[in-house]
Amino acid sequence: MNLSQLNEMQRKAVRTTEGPVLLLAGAGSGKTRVLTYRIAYLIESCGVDPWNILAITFTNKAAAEMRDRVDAAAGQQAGRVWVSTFHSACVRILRAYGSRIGYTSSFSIYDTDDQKACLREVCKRLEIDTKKLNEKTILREMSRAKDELMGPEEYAAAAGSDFRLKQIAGVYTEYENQLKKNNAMDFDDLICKTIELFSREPEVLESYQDRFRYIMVDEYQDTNTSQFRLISLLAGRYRNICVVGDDDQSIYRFRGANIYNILNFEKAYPGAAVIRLEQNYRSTQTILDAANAVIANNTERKPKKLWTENAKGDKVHLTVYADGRAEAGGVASQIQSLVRDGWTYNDIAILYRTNAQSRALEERFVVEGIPYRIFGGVNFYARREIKDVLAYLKAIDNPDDEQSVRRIINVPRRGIGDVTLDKISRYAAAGGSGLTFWAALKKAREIPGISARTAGKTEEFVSMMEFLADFASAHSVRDTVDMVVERSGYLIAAAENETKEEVESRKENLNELMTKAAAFDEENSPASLSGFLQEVSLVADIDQLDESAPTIAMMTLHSAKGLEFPCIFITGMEEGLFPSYMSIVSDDPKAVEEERRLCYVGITRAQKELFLSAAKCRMIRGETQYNKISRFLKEIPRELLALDDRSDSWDDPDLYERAAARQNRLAKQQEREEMTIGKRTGSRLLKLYGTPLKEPYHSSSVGVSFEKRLQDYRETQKPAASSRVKPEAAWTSGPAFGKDPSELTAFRKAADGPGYGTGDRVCHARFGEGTVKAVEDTPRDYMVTVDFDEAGTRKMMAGFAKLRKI
DNA sequence: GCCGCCAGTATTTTT
DNA sequence: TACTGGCGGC
Repeated sequence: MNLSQLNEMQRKAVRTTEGPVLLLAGAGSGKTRVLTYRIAYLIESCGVDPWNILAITFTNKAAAEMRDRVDAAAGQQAGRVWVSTFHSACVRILRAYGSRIGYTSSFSIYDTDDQKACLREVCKRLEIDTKKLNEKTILREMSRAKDELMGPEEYAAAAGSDFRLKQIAGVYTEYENQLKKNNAMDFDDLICKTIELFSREPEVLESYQDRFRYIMVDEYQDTNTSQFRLISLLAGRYRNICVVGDDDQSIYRFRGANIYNILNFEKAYPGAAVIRLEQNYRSTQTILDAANAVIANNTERKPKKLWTENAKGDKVHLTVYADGRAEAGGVASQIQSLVRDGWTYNDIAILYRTNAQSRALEERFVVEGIPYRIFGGVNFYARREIKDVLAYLKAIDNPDDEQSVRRIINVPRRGIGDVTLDKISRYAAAGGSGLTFWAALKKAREIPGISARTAGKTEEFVSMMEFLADFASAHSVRDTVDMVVERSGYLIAAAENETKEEVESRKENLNELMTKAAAFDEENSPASLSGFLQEVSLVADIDQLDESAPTIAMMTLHSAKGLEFPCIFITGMEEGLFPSYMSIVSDDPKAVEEERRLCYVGITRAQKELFLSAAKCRMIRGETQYNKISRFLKEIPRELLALDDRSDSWDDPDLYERAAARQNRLAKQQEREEMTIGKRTGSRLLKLYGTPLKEPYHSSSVGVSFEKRLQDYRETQKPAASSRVKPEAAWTSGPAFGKDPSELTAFRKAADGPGYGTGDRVCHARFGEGTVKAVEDTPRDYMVTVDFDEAGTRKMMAGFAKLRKI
């Protein structure tokens, strides 16, 4: 096989196929390329059956990219290589063998919300006061325990006599029981239940060990203990395990990633080959120098130094703004000038520490007409209507899933409230592990304390669900989704209580879900509902990044890992924001190191141009904060930086410090005054640093009040009134609607029919022209069946469809 | 059982 | 600022 396109180290990595290999791949060093070549090399030059190769990534996106590249490099055979994320690999194994540890193949997967809901139930049952023992703490502890492969018994044993820990152990035990009863697993379970399966059923493990003779793991620095264990188990027989990672890019320790997996790989696998990829092909020399300079301040890392043969390139652009609003404006104008220079919008990405920072930028971009897309924030699958409909589907597919049944039993309102649900829940719990919530629900009439009237309602619900389950067993996933929406009356109820826009956006999202269902139907035959739900549960927003869209990309620094763009902006480089307040005040001095790695990840996303910015003050959570510039900026050698002329009074490099000192004196004085009159002083942050900048820079002086000057200043900065468009408007592109009830009248059912009848030709905004096949009279609206010329036959509510007779 | 108000709370989050 | 959950009134 021709490896001439690779450098020496890369070739070595490709050719070292046998035994354990640790590949330390710096940012932009072509690790995906190496992995792809390695797979192709194994197949072509070593005669390995692709069936025997497993490549594990963390994100679906990375898996898809790897899939494409392997397909391209290794030809027809490549399809048989198993390329997958940790979680979807486990789902696949558990679907096949989960019955051995007591799950059916249609087990539900619980996301954080489901987990929380379930936990709340458990706490209620155990009469645990969640004010004293906070839910988040419990979730964090349980997740940590699972990451470390501690079951409830081990956890209880380790708790010893500590009251809180013992309490948590009790909750953990009960939570596990509940999930088991629900035939459900949370994300952590997917990994540990697979391990449990392997240890309980050695022949299952052996069959996989035998299959996966060559295993590769990407982003190894982010694996946690259980993932490491899983991989070790799989590699147990052949020990051909190649892990690829960069300890400098470990940014998920807060979620349990265990950096020692990479730092101690050589101990776990004595004799492992260690290969370093240090040549960077991505960034300019200058950008790389900046990144190296920053990361050099960390102590806990494997020593390495990235180098490049790339051109020196432009200096790193640094701009310091007066406030967050000015920053948004400055970034916008920098983007416009990049576009004038010939870059396209999709060459550009903006990275920030917290999702909340996207707001200010967004508002500005709407005004300036800069097309943008935001990744992260609310995941598509986390949107309410999507979660609701998915809960219907889960409940249909796996009625034992109490969480999903509870979620939708009263959505839309069916007069089955919490009190009834609690009675059922208690009855089920009293009936032992054999009696699930669903089984109890079916017997509601026998439960003491539930009235005949209420029982009638639950029976109606049960029969609806049974109908839907029947329907699902005989129809495609797409049609099932359609039927669920219709039969549940979901949208009809939404239309009554919500604004036009809200309903429109819900409809749009549901259409999107149907598109995804249809795609799933096409790709899988037979397409099972369980399969669809399990796939959908493992999808994150960043997976949908569409590189071809002519928009700038906006995302958190975390989401940017693994991506690259010619032009990168990192905004909000201020102490307290980045590095975050939490990391600064943390008892763990290493917390800032994780932030620094995050900074390193951010900088190394850039290929050609890097723009860094800070604002002297910004609104955070409705409160204006004055922060110092980030220590990370100071770690970049001055000669690599070019101060942008948009900067707010930065003619002298030390000005900021001197100004800060002056402000500090003023602030302290003010603080003393305030203390004497007993007023609350500054935010916690200000106290922490003792250097509050109480006023904007060039406000010279005495006389006019700070507030007044700040206000004047804001007035001059304020863009046209139209900038105050709500961000959502950017998505829906249309005038914003208020909650004026008259706007809902459009949805009220017309008394004399929808204005068209069977056989009429009609036009729909999205689906085009079609012929009306049927008009059905339902209590709230007319249900119209239209055979569209292009889009096929669809059933819709007349009130929403807004069909025009032609 | 439902609805609305108020108070508390707020990093990052591949799955 | 913006969302969520808990609680009290109907």
